[in-house]
Amino acid sequence: MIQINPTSNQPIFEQIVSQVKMAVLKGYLKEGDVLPSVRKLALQLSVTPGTVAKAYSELEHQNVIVTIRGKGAYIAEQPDSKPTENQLKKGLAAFKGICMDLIYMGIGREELKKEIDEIYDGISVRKRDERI
Amino acid sequence: MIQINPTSNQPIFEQIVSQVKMAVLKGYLKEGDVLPSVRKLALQLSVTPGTVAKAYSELEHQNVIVTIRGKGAYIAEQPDSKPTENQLKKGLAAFKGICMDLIYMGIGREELKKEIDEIYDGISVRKRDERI
Amino acid sequence: MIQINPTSNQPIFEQIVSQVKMAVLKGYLKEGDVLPSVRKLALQLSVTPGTVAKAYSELEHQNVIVTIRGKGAYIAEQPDSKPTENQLKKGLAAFKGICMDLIYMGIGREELKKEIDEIYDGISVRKRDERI
Amino acid sequence: MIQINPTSNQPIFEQIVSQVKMAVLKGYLKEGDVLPSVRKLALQLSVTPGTVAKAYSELEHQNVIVTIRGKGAYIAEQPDSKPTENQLKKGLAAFKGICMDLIYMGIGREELKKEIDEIYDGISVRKRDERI
DNA sequence: GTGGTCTAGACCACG
DNA sequence: GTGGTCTAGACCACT
Repeated sequence: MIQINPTSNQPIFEQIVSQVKMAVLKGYLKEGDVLPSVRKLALQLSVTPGTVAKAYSELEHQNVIVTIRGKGAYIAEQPDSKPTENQLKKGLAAFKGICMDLIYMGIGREELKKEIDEIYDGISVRKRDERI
Repeated sequence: MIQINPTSNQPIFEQIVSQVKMAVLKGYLKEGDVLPSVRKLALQLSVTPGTVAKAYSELEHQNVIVTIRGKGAYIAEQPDSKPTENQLKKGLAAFKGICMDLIYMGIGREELKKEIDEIYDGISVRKRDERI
Repeated sequence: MIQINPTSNQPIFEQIVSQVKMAVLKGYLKEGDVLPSVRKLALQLSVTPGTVAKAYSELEHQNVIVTIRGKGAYIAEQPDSKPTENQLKKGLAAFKGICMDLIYMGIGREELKKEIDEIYDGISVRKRDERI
Repeated sequence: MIQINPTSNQPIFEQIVSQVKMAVLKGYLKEGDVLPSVRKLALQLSVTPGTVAKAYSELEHQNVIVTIRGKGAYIAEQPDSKPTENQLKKGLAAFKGICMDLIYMGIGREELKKEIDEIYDGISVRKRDERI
């Protein structure tokens, strides 16, 4: 299910992290579901096990999964996420940055909003859709 | 009035690139305006000239500025940029990625759109706002 | 088999860029082939790694190679390149300039054309030979 | 008559050199014709006198003009040019390089030859057109 | 191991 | 004065 692009400037382990989180958001993975083993996923993606391990470690750090020694990695109970003030700030800064770049390339306001709609429409979540 | 954050994970030279592009978009810098010299900006930001030079070089690659040996760097005539298919694809992929992350942190659809509006409203440029 | 001439007025990093592009045109390097690592090539050419890195970076800008962090640099899929209007104009201007110089030295029209034939005949690529 | 492009990567003084040589080749300037004074040309081109002086110095070095102290610069008697073996080699190398670049951009063999024809057709010279 | 970034210097060509 | 190139190192993140 997971697909990576080794030529992206985004690190591979981050791509894995993103895709797992996306799968959760889209409802493909639910609490308690088991992830493929590090070795299996590494083989499947043609990357070294270390890379996958790093991704899983990061996912555990972000409370997306829990790993149980000798058993595997499972989707964790999804907390009503409490983004660190800091994380959110960094995230928004990055968001603004990439937006600026896209605008500089000539992308229009509505075009950008359409992208956002598409992303949200692909999500099945019980994540609060509004927060204001 | 460029400011950098040396502790950011974003490379310094990219921060400079972003800020110059932003300044152009916001109308603070117009065609023909001269940028501070490599050495002066380096001193001001407390980085080595090489770092600033790299940023300027990247800006020239992106047709944001033109540099004239022995004279300085100037804001270029802004072409009605024709982003490479490739660049645009990468840009949108990055956009989706960061959006996913923000959504995972709990950011709402309207909140994200509001951010976009704010960004666009801060821009003074006759960049085409619509393109569909 | 890259060779540089440190006494040339052409920058070293540009010599590397040219030679890699030439190798691709001649078919010595094909899509997916791996380039020597920055450090190895630097050692081999007796230059600093930074110089080679700059060359590779430029090659990536020109879509000749793709670099994968932590892995290496590979010959990219060669797009049926669509040179920027700008690039092409600059290129042709440079071409005219050097031609003028050669003519001033006494080179004949047919001699110049013979050179071009020789260059093209040394190329193995399915680059479109005609375009008018 | 002379026009320069300050944003070119070709140094301005070289542009002047090239254009004077071109004017000679095209017959616009003949043996004995006087060139504008350094100051006058500098003013006309909006460059510093030093730049023009450097160009004239280079032109004298190449036996294109002779400068007479207190009188001015004149087109020299055009010798049946004896290009240094070295100069010619460098020139041809540069030629090949720029050709490679153009080919890499997708320029066709005939297109290139057409360019050469156009250049030669613009020339009025009694320079030997063949030399083989 | 890989490439990417950065420092602290140097020298050069250009204007 | 300007930018461009290069050296000789260092540290970092990624695979």
